[in-house]
Amino acid sequence: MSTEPPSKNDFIRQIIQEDRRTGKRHGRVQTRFPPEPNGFLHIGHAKSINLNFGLAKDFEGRCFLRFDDTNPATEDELFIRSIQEDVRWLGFDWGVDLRFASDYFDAIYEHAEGLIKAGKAFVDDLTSDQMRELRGVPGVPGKESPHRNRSVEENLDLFRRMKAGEFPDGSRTLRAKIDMASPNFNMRDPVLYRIKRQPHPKTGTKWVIYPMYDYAHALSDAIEKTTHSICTLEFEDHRPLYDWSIDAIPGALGIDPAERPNQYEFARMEVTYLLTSKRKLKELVETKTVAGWDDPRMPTIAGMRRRGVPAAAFRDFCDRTGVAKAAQMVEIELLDHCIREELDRTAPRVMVVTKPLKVTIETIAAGETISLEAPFHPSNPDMGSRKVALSRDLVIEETDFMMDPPKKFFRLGPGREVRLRYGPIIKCERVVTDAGGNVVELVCSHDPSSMPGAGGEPRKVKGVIHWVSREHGIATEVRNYDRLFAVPNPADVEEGEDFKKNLNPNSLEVLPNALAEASLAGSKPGATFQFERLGYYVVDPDTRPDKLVMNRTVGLRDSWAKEQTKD
RNA sequence: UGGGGGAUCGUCUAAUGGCAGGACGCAAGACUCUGACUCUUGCUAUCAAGGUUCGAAUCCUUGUCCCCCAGCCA
Repeated sequence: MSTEPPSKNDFIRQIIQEDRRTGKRHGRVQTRFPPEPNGFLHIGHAKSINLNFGLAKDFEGRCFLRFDDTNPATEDELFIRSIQEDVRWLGFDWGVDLRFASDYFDAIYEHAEGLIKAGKAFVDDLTSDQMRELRGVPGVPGKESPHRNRSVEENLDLFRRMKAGEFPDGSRTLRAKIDMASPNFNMRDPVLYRIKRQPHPKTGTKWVIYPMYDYAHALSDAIEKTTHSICTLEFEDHRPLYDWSIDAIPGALGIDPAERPNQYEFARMEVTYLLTSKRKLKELVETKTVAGWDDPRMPTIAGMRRRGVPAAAFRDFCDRTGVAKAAQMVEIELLDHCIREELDRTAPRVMVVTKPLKVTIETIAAGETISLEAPFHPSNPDMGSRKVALSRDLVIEETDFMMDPPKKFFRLGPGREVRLRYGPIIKCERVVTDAGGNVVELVCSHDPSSMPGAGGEPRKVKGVIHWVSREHGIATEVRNYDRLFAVPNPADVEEGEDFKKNLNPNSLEVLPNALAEASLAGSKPGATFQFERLGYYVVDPDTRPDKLVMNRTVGLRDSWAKEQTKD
């Protein structure tokens, strides 16, 4: 990378530095990435992954991948697999530290009994509606449940019978006994356990009661000996409950007060033109607006991977946007920049004509093939080179010819000259049109002395265009992807309006008749290239032996396009 | 109208009482067998008003605006 990455000194790192300076937890740093396995990971999760695993790396600690699988109603094995794949693909390794909150269900249950014995939790018979009623509203204290003062014995008996499956779903809960008058709703006797007869991906039918997030998450952190528990801003209000859960029974679960975790919150990252709402992404998939969770237009890790975004670009983007507490709405242009910067370094250059226009070089004999040497990268000779075949019969990009070009158009027009990339200068002698007046073929001559290595007088022409020999090229389908949404903030709609009205109708352009140079034959899905003068592309898994399928990751910057919009 | 957070170029971020800096973006130019890359130059900011101080983005006071919270979701 040409520029030095900014040295990271965000507020979380400052806290850790301070903890180490004071010898807190013997300087140990342990984090975790705690996804719920109920959907695909998206770019917002990438930020958290990059932070948590990055911290572990920078401070020589550990980072656990822990699934917070406390709600089997929405969770699925499919997501457990895809999430692991995505984290690994992003370049992070949890080593032996793969965990599930469900690994701790026994310990959490025991802890809950401990809470009851300490008089800090009770079994409630209220329905959720009744509970909401008593919870109160902002500025008004809630009211205590009529069951709040049951005896320890009765609570213990009821809780054990909840576990044994004696009561129907939703009929009873275990609640913490904290403070119904707290201005913080999370502290108004929050529910700790609910009854839910739902097979669990990991524990099957062993449990009919499941712990709630706040409780299970805090205990899981403490059990794993997490040091810095990092989450997003909306959990700031939950921190008192996090602390309460860990501290309610001193010494429980072997937790050393000097080693207990602390929660820190940072701002979520939103990106313009993208959505990170799980619900909305799911809707796009279910309404078949996109082809699936890994549609290249999706802001999911899987989608962007299929789009051809390199993992290194993702990490760079997360680093560059930083970690702070003010809401982030990052411009997608920065992501595009990170992608281009990475791909400029790493992607081999090739020539592909996406919208072919037939060109005949009448000064080359039919059947003659001229082999030209073309480096794979303009500034990195280590990437080597390949031969490209030039012949009489070519295609060029439709947009590289204009019948009546404006002054600043450097490409082909009647009587104009242009250089074929890595090849000779050609001149457009005649234009062939069909009955409808459409340009169907260009007849050109070439200047043999302008051939690379021909030793002729060096001639300069302003325009250089890419091309492919028709007989040597291979059939290719090009999928030009663009932004899925047409507006910077697609989630921002009037009450009652559908966010899908913000979709970009031109987010996918399929070009089935593209022609790629022969060197692309046999390319494997995931391989990235720069199509010269066009953009960065990746081989799609839909590729078949007789047809290459290429997805556009991002276009090259295009100052000609900008010039055109000036008028 | 309760509680919890947050406000620095258009966007993201730095500064930790001592020159408001960087990146993206945008503009102009140079270079170029990619109208790419690269390079040069330029553009624009401390929410407001008071106060403390030799000196304030930073400390204090009072406002303003924005975000989150009333799931048996996470």
